[in-house]
Amino acid sequence: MDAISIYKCLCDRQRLRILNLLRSGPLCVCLLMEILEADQVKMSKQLRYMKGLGMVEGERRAQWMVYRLTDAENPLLVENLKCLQDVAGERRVFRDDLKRLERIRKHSAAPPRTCEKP
Amino acid sequence: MDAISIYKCLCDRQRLRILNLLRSGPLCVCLLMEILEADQVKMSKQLRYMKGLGMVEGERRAQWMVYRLTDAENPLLVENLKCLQDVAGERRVFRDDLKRLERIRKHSAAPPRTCEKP
DNA sequence: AAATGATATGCGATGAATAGAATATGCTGT
DNA sequence: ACAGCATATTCTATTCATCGCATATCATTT
Repeated sequence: MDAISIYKCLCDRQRLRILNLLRSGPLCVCLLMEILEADQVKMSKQLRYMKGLGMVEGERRAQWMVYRLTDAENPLLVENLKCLQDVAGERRVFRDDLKRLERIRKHSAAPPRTCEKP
Repeated sequence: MDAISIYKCLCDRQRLRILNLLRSGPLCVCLLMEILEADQVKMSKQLRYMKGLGMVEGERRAQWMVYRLTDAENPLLVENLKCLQDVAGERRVFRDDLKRLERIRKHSAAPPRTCEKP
């Protein structure tokens, strides 16, 4: 995972949002899709992309795939992930994403699209 | 200077090398070209690009243009510039660039292509 | 003011990243 | 074995960045 690949990955808004969300714990694809209002294909591709870099890893839970950040060793990545929360120009979006995640988690205690954190 | 623009800028090898070199002080275009073995047009465009982002600024010195890092306030940028030296996969190149800069500075005390640091 | 060296800009061509539709795979419940 | 949802993959179309060439600008020297 060299620097340039990391930067290439980080220069996409949606990927940043995904990483930001994953920082709060593993999440399934459907939840990510819902929060980011993204279509299935795109989300899947983004995750594949980041998986290819070794930034995230996926684990199957029944019919769902749950993604998490890998225990990244790379200091450059670690540093930048830390910065995410108070990143200029995106702070608002990131915070809202997290709020939405909270809301969804509490609200849909039972039914559809619920992916309880493993 | 938002996060994504910064990352977009940093995900180019040549731009990283330029930034790395500029960290050691202002440099003229011809020196940058020489060290990075880059052609004039490309170098000029890269500098313009980074100038557009407010990362570098240029000042005319007679027929030369001397570029320097701006006093970047942006914490994300500052952080990443700091990391540059020991960035995975590029360490070697960066170090060699700096060495070459040293060598050129010492060697060509007088004539051509010398741009003394203002 | 013409010639020369340093740097910048504009534009068409090329290539890389992203988007979108169609389809495939994998798991679950019946 | 089939139906239905969740996720992944493939292929083409489009968009965006980069490249190369030609040319422009600006300062210096003659």
